[in-house]
Amino acid sequence: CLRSSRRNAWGNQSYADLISQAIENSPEKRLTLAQIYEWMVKTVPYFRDKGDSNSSAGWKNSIRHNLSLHNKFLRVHNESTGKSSWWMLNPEGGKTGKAPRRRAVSMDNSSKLLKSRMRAKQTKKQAGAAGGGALQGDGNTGSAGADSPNSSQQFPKWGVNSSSPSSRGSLDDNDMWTSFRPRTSSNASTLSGRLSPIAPGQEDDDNLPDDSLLGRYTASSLTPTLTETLMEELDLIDGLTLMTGQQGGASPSTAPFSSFKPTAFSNSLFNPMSSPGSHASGHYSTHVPSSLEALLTSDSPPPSDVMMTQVDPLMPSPGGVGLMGLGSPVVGVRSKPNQLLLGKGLEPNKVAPMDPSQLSALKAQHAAVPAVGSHHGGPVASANPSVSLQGMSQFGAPSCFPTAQDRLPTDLDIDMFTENLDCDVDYIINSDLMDGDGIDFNFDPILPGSQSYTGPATTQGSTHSWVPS
DNA sequence: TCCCCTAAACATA
DNA sequence: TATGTTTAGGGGA
Repeated sequence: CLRSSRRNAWGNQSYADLISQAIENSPEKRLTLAQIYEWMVKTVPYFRDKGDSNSSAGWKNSIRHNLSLHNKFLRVHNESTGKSSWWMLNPEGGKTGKAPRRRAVSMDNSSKLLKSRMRAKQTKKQAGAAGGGALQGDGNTGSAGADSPNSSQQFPKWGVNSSSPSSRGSLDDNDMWTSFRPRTSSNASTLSGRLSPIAPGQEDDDNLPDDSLLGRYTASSLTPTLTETLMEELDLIDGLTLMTGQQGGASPSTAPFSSFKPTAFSNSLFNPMSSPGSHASGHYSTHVPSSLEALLTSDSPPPSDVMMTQVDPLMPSPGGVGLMGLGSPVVGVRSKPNQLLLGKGLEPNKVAPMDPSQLSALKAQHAAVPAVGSHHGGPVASANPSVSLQGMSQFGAPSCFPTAQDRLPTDLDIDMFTENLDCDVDYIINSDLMDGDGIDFNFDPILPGSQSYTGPATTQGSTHSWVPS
């Protein structure tokens, strides 16, 4: 529309559009602030001669402002680099700067809520003291921003493209997605040393990035489902060290994470390992969106889901841990449990494999139950939250609780899990979990209601069941 | 009224 | 100092 007349000195694109474009154009779909500046200077004629500190203060300030302001931008902690965070596009589509960034709800309310929250957080921070905002991002930076992963690729939805003259209108749809801002999550990275979706060191590696992204997105997609409440809760639960540990096993880098905050989400999201479809396809770009939406529309997995995603189906022990971790947060378990889990999770191999017969039985049942969430076959399926559930079930089922078997979800490759997880669970439950407050969650693999599990199969079932809400 | 730009105060690392 | 987050004010549609 306005194309003919420029809204801004550099054209009709808003800062948000330019930033989106910069990120999209980056190989990894993520850039640091400095890289964004650089892109601007190199790419946008107007800024070409404004790279110097003197003349750049204003527009750089605007860039930062836009990054923080818009949900469409996710901040991912970039520890590895030791520098500033990675900024990515929110797959979920945050909108471009619209006011209503987050919730579709009435703007007024939503905005107010947001602000109120923000303030609340701040207050806490301040109150807490100088130390810093505990609530927000990891303690680190606060804002959680990043939480989510983002890969730009998906945006097709939101049209992040700068091309659109004004991004304004469109995108609103995504409200759901954006509902929670990654912000908090930004620290997700905290998980491992490397938060960035892409391993810092590896940035070059194409592999991780993409997959990770996918995983993230996926996760993110899931997260949206979380109610704000959950989100908030999560935020509150700073201390949790979720566990991401899971991955740790998988990827060395990720393994330990000392602090993780609300970011838990982000972490999971970003975590390469988590990618659901993991690699199944070179690009998730297409997949993700659809799948995510589908997921969302159909059910939204609770935060737990996200957590779930972290678990790598392939990774036996980690998965178990991951599950535990998930449960804890939701439940309210504090960090402690998680940690414990982590430690214990490490020894997967010990577990005795399930009997073939049992497995077959499980599968049969599984088959009977419609798989909700899982689209893909084996591993991938496991990747889903559902997996986690399964994992849970597995835990219980196998050696510990024979009956549990019946309830196990089908999708998963139970085989994998069962083999690895059996004992651990038991062990964990008995020893560790008991410690946790939240342990209450229904962890019981054996829920009486046979169906309880069915759903599970998909993530949600499980999540819901134990997610406290 | 909404969206965006700009400026600036603050906070944090 | 760089990076982030918020808030506030102004202009255009």
